[in-house]
Amino acid sequence: MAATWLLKTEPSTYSFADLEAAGQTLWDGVANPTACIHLRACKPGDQVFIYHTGDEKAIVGVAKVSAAAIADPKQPGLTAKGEIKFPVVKLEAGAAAKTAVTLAAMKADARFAGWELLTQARLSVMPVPPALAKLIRSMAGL
DNA sequence: GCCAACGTTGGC
DNA sequence: GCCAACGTTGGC
Repeated sequence: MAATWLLKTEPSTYSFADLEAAGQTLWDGVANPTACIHLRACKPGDQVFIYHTGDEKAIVGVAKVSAAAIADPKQPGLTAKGEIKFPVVKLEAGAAAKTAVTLAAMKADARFAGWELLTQARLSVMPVPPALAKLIRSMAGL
């Protein structure tokens, strides 16, 4: 079964609109070890929510993983355990949310309680539990 | 290998 | 602009 992930991005650096314009992208720049663990687990066909940090603080659209993690060509290398040190995945643009799902809305909804997005500061890649993925899609009008 | 100092992220 | 959270670095 396809998993769902949430990827954070600072829209002034790379926004969902940039992804839509390009059609696809190599999602790079993830260095945080926990985030890298999640990124390595991404499989082709997995769904991805794109979350904008900064002023927006909202899930603004979806994308699909089109290729599993490979090493960042700009900084190749393996960890001591033989894993890709800085994984990057290829994404295909999906639909923009009809209604952005804001951080405030998710914080206000008890069903999101305990999710990493709300509890773990600075984590830029995280899994979305299936129930929340469904809920977010419905809130976003997707 | 500890841990204090420092840097970065990201919400407020 | 501030600061809490948390990762990283470097001296020992």
